[in-house]
Amino acid sequence: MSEQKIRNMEEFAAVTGLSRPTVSKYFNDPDSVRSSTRTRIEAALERYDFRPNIYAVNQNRRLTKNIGIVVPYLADPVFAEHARSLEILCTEAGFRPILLSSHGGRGQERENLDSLRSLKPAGVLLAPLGRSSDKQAIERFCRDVPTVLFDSNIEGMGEAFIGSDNASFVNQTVDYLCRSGEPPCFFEMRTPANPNANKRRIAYIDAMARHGEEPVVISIEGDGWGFEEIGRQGAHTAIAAGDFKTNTILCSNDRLAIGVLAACYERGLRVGRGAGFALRVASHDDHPFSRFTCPALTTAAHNYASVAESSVETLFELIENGGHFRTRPETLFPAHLVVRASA
Amino acid sequence: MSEQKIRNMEEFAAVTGLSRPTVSKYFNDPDSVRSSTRTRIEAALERYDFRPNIYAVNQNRRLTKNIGIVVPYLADPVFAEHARSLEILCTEAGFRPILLSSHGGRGQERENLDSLRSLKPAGVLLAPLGRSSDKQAIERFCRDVPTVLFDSNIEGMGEAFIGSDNASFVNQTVDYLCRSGEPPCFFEMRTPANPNANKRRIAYIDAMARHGEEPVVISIEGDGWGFEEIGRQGAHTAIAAGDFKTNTILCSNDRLAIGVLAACYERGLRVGRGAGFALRVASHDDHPFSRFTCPALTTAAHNYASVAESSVETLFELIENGGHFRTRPETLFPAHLVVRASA
DNA sequence: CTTCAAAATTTACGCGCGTAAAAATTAAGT
DNA sequence: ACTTAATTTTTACGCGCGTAAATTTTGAAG
Repeated sequence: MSEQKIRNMEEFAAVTGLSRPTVSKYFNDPDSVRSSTRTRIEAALERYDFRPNIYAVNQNRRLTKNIGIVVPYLADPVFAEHARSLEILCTEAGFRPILLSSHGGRGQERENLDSLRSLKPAGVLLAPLGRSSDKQAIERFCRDVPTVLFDSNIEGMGEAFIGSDNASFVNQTVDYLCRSGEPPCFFEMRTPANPNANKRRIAYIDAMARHGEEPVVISIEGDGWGFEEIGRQGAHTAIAAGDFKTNTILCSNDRLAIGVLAACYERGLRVGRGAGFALRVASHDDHPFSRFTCPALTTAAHNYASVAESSVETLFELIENGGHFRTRPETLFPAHLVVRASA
Repeated sequence: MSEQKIRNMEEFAAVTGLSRPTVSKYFNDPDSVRSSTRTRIEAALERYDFRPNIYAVNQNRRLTKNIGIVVPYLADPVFAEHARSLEILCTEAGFRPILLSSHGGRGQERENLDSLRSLKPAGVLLAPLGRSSDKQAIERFCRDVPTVLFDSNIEGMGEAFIGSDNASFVNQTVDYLCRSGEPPCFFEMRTPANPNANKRRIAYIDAMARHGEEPVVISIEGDGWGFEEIGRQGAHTAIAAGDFKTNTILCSNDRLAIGVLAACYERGLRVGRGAGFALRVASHDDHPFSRFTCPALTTAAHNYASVAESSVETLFELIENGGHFRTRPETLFPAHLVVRASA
């Protein structure tokens, strides 16, 4: 395999019989050198497996081939899923994804942005924390680095936003629930971390109005990212207090719903549709685990693939465009309803 | 705040009235300069918020302050949890964690290692895929980069291993199940990705022997990382075939158990202990969601915090030690049993 | 006020590569 | 074969910083 250790591009160029800058050109764009040259370089690569020093390369490029991916909480499977799709798409396009989680914390999000800034990324895909984001810090960051927001929108920040159409999510679940049984009560956190939650509440109220039904919103207390536990405790309280005016609960998101299902189970309330069931529970997001809850969760599914593809494509356009768009496009993908056993 | 743009350390040194190398020393170790000097630099930092160019810094350091963290599958909440703890500990110690997921694929794991190698990290925390890892690639990597393996052990690779004591996990669940009801059947994948699974089966057989019970191992088919679905289908098949000789199922890991619970629910089998329940289901790992399954899962919990702390500490020792240990320490943490409603 | 070793600072050089400008090569058309 | 423009390769310089070696400063003891 390797005959001797190649220490740098100079030495590598020597064994190819070419000059270093020619080899450098090859690494920046293999098609920019004559095909005979390319062949010689690639033959040498087989024998010596040399790779240019990343740090030296990036020091001299104004922009690197790095793409930052920032998610608010990586231990949330929804974001793990997003991150996975985005990473793969970036890699396929020849970029190096750099995945950072804000771990639910404002300080960490700021640090992630600072850290990214000094990495001179070609672009950044940012899913902000939302309510607890440091808006000023994000705004400053977006001025310096081409940034596309995804998942949760903050008005005016970044050059574009790609996310899910919350109204579509809620309309589909509300419509389905209304036509298949009692109208739903809406179950949410009072101070949600994520701005999507507010849009979902509003969409719920609208949708109920369209159906001529009285909206019932149960807003529970709770902080942080332990949504399942928050949902569980909130459900216990709400059920005990008789807050649910109908037999149908529509949760703001699946993680809350998972907590609600746990609470129902603990109280001996059977969840499902039809005779013999005490409650129906539905939700939004199609969390990877929602297929396996007991009962399996009826939910409105993100089009994960489309959000990821569109985010990445938009970012590439943005990069080619020099980092700025004339207008700030907002692309929203509709949900598709996944009817399972819970409602 | 900032008066003018500082472009490099030279300019920053100028505004402090010091020479660049002195400032450089400060950034490498603030305590290595006189306190009056330190004060001047820090005062200037307030005004100009300058940060050394990462690429130039790392080009000239033989080793960087980067620490690679490689997990086999980040969308698995168990690894997301591990990654989160490790990242935080690395950051606290002044290192820059670089998180990479192998997405369950041999090729991606290899690429991650290649990519890390060229980042010249001070050290790497590697949780290998296991069975499908490219052993040779890992071995070569470990020769070049100080590496500590965690979670799943590959004999002889890396300078140390930190993980969980599978025997302790299984002993505790088997002991508990045997003394509280019928002895458990063991439910696993026939070709598990992870070497821990094999150790758990062996430990199960040993434990059953100690209790004077006949072991029953149900090994189901399935490939990839969709354990819940594999467990669900496998459970349906096994239940239909009457493979479970007792009313108690011990799953190799929680994700399989989640699938088993789903299958039981779909078949109308009530899971739990005591009268009126058809089956008991227990498992291992204390998956972040196992608290919220219906019923909540009885399981043996990883000591996530200790594994993370020990991994990081071991890696730091390794780094200080110049990248090699005389012997290859293997540190195993015992489980603690978490009894919930499922068994 | 000296002396002198220790600590801090500066000088000087090199790291590995990108890239503009200069030089050489190539290929097409006479 | 000869000119010429397009393409490819080479020359030459700079990026921002680490760091060894040389120099200066510091501060305590005499």
